[in-house]
Amino acid sequence: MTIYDIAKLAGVSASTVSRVVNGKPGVKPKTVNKVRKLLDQYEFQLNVNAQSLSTKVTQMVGLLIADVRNAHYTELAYAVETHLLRSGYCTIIVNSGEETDGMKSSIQMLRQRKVDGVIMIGSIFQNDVVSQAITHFLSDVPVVIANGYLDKENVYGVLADEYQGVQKCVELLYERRYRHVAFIGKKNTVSNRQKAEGYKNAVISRGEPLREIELHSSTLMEVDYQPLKELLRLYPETDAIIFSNDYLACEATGFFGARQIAVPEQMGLVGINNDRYCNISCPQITTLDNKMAEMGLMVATTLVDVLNGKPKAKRVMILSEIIERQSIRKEVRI
Amino acid sequence: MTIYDIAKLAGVSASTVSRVVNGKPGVKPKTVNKVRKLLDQYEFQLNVNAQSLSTKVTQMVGLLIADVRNAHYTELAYAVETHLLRSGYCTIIVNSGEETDGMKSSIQMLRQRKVDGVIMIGSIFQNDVVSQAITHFLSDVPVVIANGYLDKENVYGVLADEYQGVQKCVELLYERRYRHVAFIGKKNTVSNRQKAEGYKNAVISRGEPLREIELHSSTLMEVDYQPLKELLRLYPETDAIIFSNDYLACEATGFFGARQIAVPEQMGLVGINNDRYCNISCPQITTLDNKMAEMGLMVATTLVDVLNGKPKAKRVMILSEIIERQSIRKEVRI
DNA sequence: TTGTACGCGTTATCAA
DNA sequence: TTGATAACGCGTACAA
Repeated sequence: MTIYDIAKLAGVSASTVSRVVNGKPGVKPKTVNKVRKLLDQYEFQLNVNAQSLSTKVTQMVGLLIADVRNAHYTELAYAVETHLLRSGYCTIIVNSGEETDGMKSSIQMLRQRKVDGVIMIGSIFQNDVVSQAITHFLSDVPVVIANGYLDKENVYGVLADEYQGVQKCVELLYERRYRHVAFIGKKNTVSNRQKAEGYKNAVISRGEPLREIELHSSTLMEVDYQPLKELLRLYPETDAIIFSNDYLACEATGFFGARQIAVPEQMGLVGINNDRYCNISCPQITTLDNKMAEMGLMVATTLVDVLNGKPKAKRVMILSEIIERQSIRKEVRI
Repeated sequence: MTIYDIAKLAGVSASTVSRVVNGKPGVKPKTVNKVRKLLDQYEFQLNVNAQSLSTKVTQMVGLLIADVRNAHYTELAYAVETHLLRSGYCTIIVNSGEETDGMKSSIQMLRQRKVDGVIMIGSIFQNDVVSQAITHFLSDVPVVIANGYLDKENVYGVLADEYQGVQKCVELLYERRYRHVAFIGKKNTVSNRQKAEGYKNAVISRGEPLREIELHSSTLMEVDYQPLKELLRLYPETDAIIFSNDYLACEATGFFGARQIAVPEQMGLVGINNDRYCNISCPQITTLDNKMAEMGLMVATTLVDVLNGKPKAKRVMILSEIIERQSIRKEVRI
C-alpha cells in the first residue's frame, strides 16, 4: 500500500493523499474524509524510509554505548530509548566495546544510516579518536554525551558531579566516625578519574594520607580480590572504603563477610551509581546516586530540543545525592 | 557526496560507480581503480536509506524487549545486537513494556520502519495480541522469539528448557539432603509458569507435598518480603527454596541472614538465569544457567540465516545447566 | 482546492 | 564493459 494506491482508490492524486496523511491544510474536508476512510480501511502505513529520502530527516537516533550489560549504562539506555520513542524517534543501539576502533566504526555506521542525532553513553567516549570521528562523520548532526563532554560545535554534555559527590562521601564517612578512608577504582575513564580526584582532594584537605588502590579489572572476583588484599596489607588501619561502582562494593561485602570483618561496624563500604546491586547485597550498600534515570531523560530531551532548533546549554550537570543504607554506621542522635 | 558526484569526477556514469561500490563484476579493473581512488579520497558513504528504497532491504532488525533493565534480558540484548552488527544488520531497540498495547504499537512502528526482521526477547511476547499484530503488521518478515514461540508461518522460537531444568534443581536439592523444597515465583509469563510446572512435577513425582508461593511483584523487598514470611508460616519445615530468578534468590540471602537462618546449612537457595547477581550475594547463589549468551547468538543467527534463505528449524531448545555455588550444601564424598 | 512534475540517492534492466 | 532510463515511495514547488 502506497499513497499512489490510495490515490487511485480515492480518485485523487498522490499529492492530495500525502497532504491528508501529514495533516496539511488546503484540502477540502470532504476529500479529507474520503481519503481518511481509505487510509483506515487499508491500514495504510507510510514508508518512513522513502519519506526520509525526500525530507532528509530520518527520525532515527543512534545510541552508542560501550556495553549495555553494564548496569549503570543499562538504566541510561532504557531512559533514553523510552523518551526518544515518545518524542517520535526510534533508537539504533550499538555496543561499540571499549576500544576506540569499535567506537569509530560504529560512528561511521551511524553516519551511513543517516541518523538525525547521536547519544553516547559514558565518559569513555570522551577521547580523541571519537572527537575526530565526530568532526569527520557526524559534523552535521547534534551529539549528546551522557557523563562526558567534547568541546565541539555540535556536541552537548550532561554530566554527573562525581567529583563533589565523592568528596561528600568522604565527609560523610568521617562524620560517621570512620578515620581511615580508602578508595578503590579503575582509572580508565574521565569519570573514574574524577571520582579518584574527588577522593584525593577530600582526604588531602583533611591532612589525611591517601589510601588508594587502582583497579585494572572490572570485578574483584576475577582477580581473586587482590585489590582488597593489597589494600589491607598496605594500609591495615583502613576502616572504610569507597568503590568506584556498586558492583565492586557488593563484591566486597562477601569478602569481608568471609573474613569475619563486620560491616558496617569495623568497615564502612560505599558504592557509586545506585544500581540495583545495592539492595541485594547484605548488608545493603550506601551509595552515591548519580541519578541515571534523570540523566537519561535530560540527555534525550537535550537531543530532541536541539533537533527542534531550541537553543540548549552545551554542558549541564546533574547533582548527585548520597543514599544511606546499611553498609555504613548510622547517624548518632544525642 | 552521492554516486553521481563521484561519477562526474571520474568521468563515468553513476551505474558504474554503483557497481564499484557494491563490488559487482563487469567493470574494467582500470575503471575500478580510478573510481576507488575517488571514493576513498572523498570518503564516500553510501546512503543506506536510498539503497533500501531501491532494494527493498533495509538491513535493519527490530529488537523488541519488555524492559532492557531486566538483567536477564540485557544479556540477551547484548548478544543479539553484537552478532547482528557483525552480520551487517543494525538494531532498532524498543522497550515495549509489559502491556500488550505497548507491544502492539511497537510492532506497528517497526513495520513502518520496514525492518527486515524482528527479534522478541522473552516469553511475555507469547500472547494473542502479539500474535495478531504479527499477522497484521509483520506477516512478510521473519520473527524470532527468544524463550517463546507462536505457531505461525514466519515465527521461529529458541527456547530454554526451564521445565526440565527446574526438575533437575529439585532432584539436586534432594541429593544434597534437603527434604522440604519450596518454590517462589511469578506466573505472569509462559516461561515462569513452566518453571512452576517443572517444580510441581518433580515434587509430585516424589510424592512430596507442594510448597509454592505465587509472587505478584518483581522484587521481594517492595512487598516487605511477605512471600518469604508466608512461606515460612504455611510450611515452616521448608529447608530449600527455588526462585524463578536470581534476583529474588539474592534478596532472600539478606532476609535469612538477618534472621540468623544459615544458608546453606539450614536453608538451600537456588536461582534461575545465572545473572551477574549470583556472584555478588553472600553466599553466592546456585543457579540454573539457561545460557543467555548462547541463546542470544542462536536467536540472531537464526534470523540472519532465515533472511539469507536458509531453512531453519522452527523451534529449538537450548539445554540448561546447574551452576553450583555456595547457597546449597556440597556433595558428600564418601 | 487539486494535480503535474521533479527531486531525494540508489539499484536494476536493457541496450549499446 | 559501460551508460541511459526507469523504478523505489514520498514531499513539494508550481501550475491549473
